[in-house]
Amino acid sequence: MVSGRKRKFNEQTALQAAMEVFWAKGFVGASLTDLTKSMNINKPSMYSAFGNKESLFIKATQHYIENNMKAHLGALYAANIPLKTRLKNYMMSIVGMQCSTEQPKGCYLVLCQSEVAGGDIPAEAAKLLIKIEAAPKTLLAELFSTDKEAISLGLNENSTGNALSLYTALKGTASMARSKVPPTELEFVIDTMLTGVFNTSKNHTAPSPKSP
Amino acid sequence: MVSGRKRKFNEQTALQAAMEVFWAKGFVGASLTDLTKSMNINKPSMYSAFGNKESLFIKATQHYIENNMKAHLGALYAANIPLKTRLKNYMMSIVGMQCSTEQPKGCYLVLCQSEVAGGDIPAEAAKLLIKIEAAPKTLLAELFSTDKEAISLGLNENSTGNALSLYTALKGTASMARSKVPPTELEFVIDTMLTGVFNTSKNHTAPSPKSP
DNA sequence: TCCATATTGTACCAAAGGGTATTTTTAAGT
DNA sequence: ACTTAAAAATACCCTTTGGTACAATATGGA
Repeated sequence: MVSGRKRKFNEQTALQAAMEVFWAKGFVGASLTDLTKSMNINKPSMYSAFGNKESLFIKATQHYIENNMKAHLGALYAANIPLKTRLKNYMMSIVGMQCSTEQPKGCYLVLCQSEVAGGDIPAEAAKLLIKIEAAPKTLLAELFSTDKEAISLGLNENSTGNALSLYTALKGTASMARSKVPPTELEFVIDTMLTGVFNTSKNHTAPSPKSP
Repeated sequence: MVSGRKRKFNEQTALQAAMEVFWAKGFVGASLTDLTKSMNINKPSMYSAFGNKESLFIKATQHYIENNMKAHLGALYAANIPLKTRLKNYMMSIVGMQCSTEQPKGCYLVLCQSEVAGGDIPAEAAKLLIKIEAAPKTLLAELFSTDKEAISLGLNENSTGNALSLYTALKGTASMARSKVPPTELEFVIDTMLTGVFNTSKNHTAPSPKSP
């Protein structure tokens, strides 16, 4: 270490602030003025610390994954809890975040993912967003195809379909949360989708009683 | 009529073009250059014909409602078709639009609605977007509470909840469609949600057999 | 203490943003 | 043919955008 002036801001705190701006306004909508004002630093500081708008966005997005997505996963693998309950806990944990008053409403990814199609998101950032999109889907699909209870219920027969259903529901609730629909109402939606998943698969799987 | 030069462009065609730009890029992301280029007119023409960016957006949004939303409604009220089928037809009609290759993927409203929370959408436009958001929900809720079959199935017991479930599913599919998930996969999601709605309500309604 | 170095703060840049003033066309009415 | 008026084209306005140069300010090491 060869000396130099000390940094006045905390990198993680600044990243958190940047994340919330992107969350609220999207990549395109978030201006450097918006960002640096929230981060409480000035432009040169931000450029020297994070590179540029795109790499700040990438770091903010990774920060989001680490601090806002991973926490929910525990619920999925809790021991001695029925699958349906685990899924419900997982989903409601996410819905809780979507509806939190501590942060922008909805899901960080919904707005930014939408922007990708518009073509105004730089290549690297777009690639990351697409990669992230896939993660929960494959995760849920894996759960459906490996979990003992899922298998015994036949939910593994269409694990990707079931995963997609749940993930789609979460995307929907994110959208609704942004429009200020309260979590109590969204809980009903989640319940309904879960009922659908568990019933559909039952029908689907049940070997049609060999009619004589 | 007091003469003057003839308009070279068709207002509806131009509006359609503008709509597609807003659809793809959102209100904030769509620049006047993007818009006028797609509309194939120049800025002064656009300003004299439509006012400004905001009122162009409002007109484009109304154009969207007229041309892209109303068409689906027919399926809901078709005679001699079971409720579940009507709902499925309605929803798949919308999913078809969301996945169409003729237009931007997803739903016009999902991106723009998301932008409202960011605070960069002018007041009038925001008000319209919020108003539009409510429409399909109340429409479905009304259907659930008045349709004969819905009543006999007990779906009227929680008509707003059921409406919200379906609407949320459609918001979700819009999001997924934007990420290029094909309609065949989304059909499964819709089926699952419908199964959920019809089963949840059944359980919900069935007066628990008076245990002695 | 003085130097090297890293971070701040201010001022600035070129490009793109939404929006207009002005001129040039084109058409209808007389 | 000539006027009138509406649309189109060009050029321009100011503000904001993402991004930097440069001077001012701290800090640790020698």
